[in-house]
Amino acid sequence: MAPSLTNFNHSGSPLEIGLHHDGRRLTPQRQKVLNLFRTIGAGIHISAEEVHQKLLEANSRVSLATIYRTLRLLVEMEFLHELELSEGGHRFELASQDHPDHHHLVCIRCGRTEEFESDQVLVAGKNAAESIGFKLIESTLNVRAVCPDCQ
Amino acid sequence: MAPSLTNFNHSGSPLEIGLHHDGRRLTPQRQKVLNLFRTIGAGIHISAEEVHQKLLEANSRVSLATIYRTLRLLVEMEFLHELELSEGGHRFELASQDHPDHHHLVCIRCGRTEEFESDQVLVAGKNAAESIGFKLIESTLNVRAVCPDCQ
DNA sequence: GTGCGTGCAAAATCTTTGCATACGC
DNA sequence: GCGTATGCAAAGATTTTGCACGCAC
Repeated sequence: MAPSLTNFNHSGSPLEIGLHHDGRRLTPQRQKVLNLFRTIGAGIHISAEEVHQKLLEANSRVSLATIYRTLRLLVEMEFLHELELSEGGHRFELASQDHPDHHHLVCIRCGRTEEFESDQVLVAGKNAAESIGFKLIESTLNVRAVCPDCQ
Repeated sequence: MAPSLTNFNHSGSPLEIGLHHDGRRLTPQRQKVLNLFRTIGAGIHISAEEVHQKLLEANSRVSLATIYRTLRLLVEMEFLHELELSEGGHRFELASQDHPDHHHLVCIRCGRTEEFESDQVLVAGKNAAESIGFKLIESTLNVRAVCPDCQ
């Protein structure tokens, strides 16, 4: 019988192709981590520890060491973005095709975070990059602001 | 005899005023840390450990614990910005008045970093903030790109 | 003098790594 | 079967914290 896998990363997926290109392997753990990010959607950022917890909740036990290794791999392959919002540690989020350049608006008092997109920002970043010969990959604007509740 | 202090943070400085406003104190350690950032200039980002080293080189011994505490304080007071460039740990840079909104262009291969400014980005961030009732403080655009040497 | 800030050292976190085993290719 | 990836546990790095003393106000 044919396998009934429904995950996103099967045969011919960008993940598989990218891995094989470098002699690497498509493992269940790598699929699970990337699928988790795809399930929670673009623009949500979680830490390595949170990835571990969420996989456990989904009955997928992946060691924390493997999660760290996988996160580094996926960032290197540009499937994920690594970012930092002042407190705590590193966070990761899906580098979605639908969401190539999105931005963060963070309230400096309560930490509330909103996401937005802006072609204007995209263009400005691209212009700046090209003016000194850089080739744009992506950009993220972090706006520090005060939200209505905290004003 | 009159004191011949030449540091930036003496009597009536923004640092002193900000501290006193909250019942906090202007200490030599806090002055040294902020002066270090002012000496190296805006747009240069260094880690807590680097702050420690540079102060030692300048014959100013400040404990690492105090540096961590002071960095958090200065970020909270908005004298410094905290940022992250994928590898390693947190970095800090001066939040200069001359340089209210400046941006980073980082080569994802060699790590080379360039700075730039853009009114276009400023306006876009401001618009986005105001559209949901946030009051803009400042914004930083991080552009991931590939520099000419690495292409 | 009062009480915040510092230094020290220990603790708590967070992240990486060595090694034997498991498994994708 | 070969060689990469995993899991575990220990090591390493980074950041925070408790406490006694010192100093800014």
